[in-house]
Amino acid sequence: MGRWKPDARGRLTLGALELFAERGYEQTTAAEIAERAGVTERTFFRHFPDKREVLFMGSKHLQDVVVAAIMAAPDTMGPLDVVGVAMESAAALLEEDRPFARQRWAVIAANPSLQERELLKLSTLGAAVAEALRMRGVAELPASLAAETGVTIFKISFELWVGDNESASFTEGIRDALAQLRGLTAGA
Amino acid sequence: MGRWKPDARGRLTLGALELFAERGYEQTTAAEIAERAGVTERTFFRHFPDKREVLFMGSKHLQDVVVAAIMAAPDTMGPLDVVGVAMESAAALLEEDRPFARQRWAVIAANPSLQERELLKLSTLGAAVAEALRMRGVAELPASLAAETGVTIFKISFELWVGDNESASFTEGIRDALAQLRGLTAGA
DNA sequence: GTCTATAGTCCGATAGAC
DNA sequence: GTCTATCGGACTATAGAC
Repeated sequence: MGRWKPDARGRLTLGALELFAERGYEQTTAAEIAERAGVTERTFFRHFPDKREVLFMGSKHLQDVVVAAIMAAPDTMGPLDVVGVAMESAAALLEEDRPFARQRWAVIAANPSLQERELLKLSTLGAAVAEALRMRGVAELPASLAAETGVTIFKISFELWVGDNESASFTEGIRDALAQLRGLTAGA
Repeated sequence: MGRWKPDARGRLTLGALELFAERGYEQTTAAEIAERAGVTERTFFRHFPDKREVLFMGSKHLQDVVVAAIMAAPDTMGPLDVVGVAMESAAALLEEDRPFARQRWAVIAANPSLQERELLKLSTLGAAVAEALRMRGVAELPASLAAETGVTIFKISFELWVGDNESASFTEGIRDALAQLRGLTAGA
C-alpha cells in the first residue's frame, strides 16, 4: 500500500469529464478537478501541461493505432485506400464506447478553446499519417493530400455518428463518406 | 485632429507581429504590444478578445471573399470546382503581400497555441463554405465533404507557397493540388 | 481604469519504491 | 543512493468583472 491512492491520472481524467459535463469547462477550475481526485492543483499540472489536455490523453493511442494500420496495409493498395482502412480502425476503437465518445464530444462542442485543441490533435494525426505514407514510398504532395483527406473523412463521419440517434455504424460511415468523395471528385 | 492617434487597432496589429517575430509570442506580453502602440493594456483587450486574436483579424475578410466567390459561381459548376475557384480567389488575396503572409506564417508556425487558433479559423471557413454550398442546393454530406476538401487544398497549397523560395504561384498551386487529388481518388 | 480570479511556472521539500 | 510522485508557496500574465 503506497502513500497515495494509485492512478491519480485516471481519477483526474474521469473527474474532469464529469465536472465539465455538469457545469461547463470554463466554470470548472483545475483546483476543483484536483480536489475531486484527492490531489492538489499542482499535481494536476504535473500530469497535464494545461487544463484542456486532460480531455486529450487518448489521442496518442488513437494515432498509434492509425499509423500501425497504415504500416500493416498491403503494398498493392493505393494511398487513399490505405488511409481509408486506417481510419476505419480508428473508428472501430471509438465504437467500443459510444456513450463516452458522445459525452466527450458534447463537452468539446460546447467550448471553442477545446475545439481548438481537438483540431490541433487532428492536425497532428494528419501529419503522422502523411509521414507513414511517405515511408511506404508515397511522394510528398500525394501523401499530404491523402492524409488530410483521410482526416476530413474521419471528422465528418465522426460527427454524423455521434450526432445520430440511431445506432449507425461509424466504420461504415467512413466507407460511405469515402465513396461519396470519390463521386464528388469524379465530377458528379 | 482627435484626442488620440487614429487606427490604434492597426498599430496594435503591426506592432504585435513585429514583437512576436523579434522575441517570440510567449515572450511578448499584451502590455508591451499596447505600449508600442501608445495605448494601455486595457485598450488592447478592448480591441481583441484575447492575445492570439491580434494575428487573425484578416480571416473574416478572407472568409467573406471566399463565400462571395461561391455565390458568384455559375450554377452549372460542380461543388468541388466551385470550391476550387473560391479558394483561388482567397489565394489571390494573400498573393498581394507575400512577405507579410510569410512573416505571419513563421510566427504562427513557431507557436502551437497560435496554430490552434489558425486551425479554428480554417474550420470556421470550412463551415461557411459548406453553408454557402447548401444554399446553392448541394446536399448536406457532399457540401461538407467539398468544403473540407477545399480547405485542405488551400492549406496544403499555402504551405507550399510560403515555404518555397522561388516565386511559385499560390493560385496555380491550388489548381495543381486539386488535379492531384482527383488523380488520387480516381485510384492512381 | 481598477480589482480580482484563474492558468500555468519555478523552486524546494518530502516520502516511499527500487 | 536514486527515481518518482506528491505537496506547498510564491509568482506572473491573461482575461473578465465591476
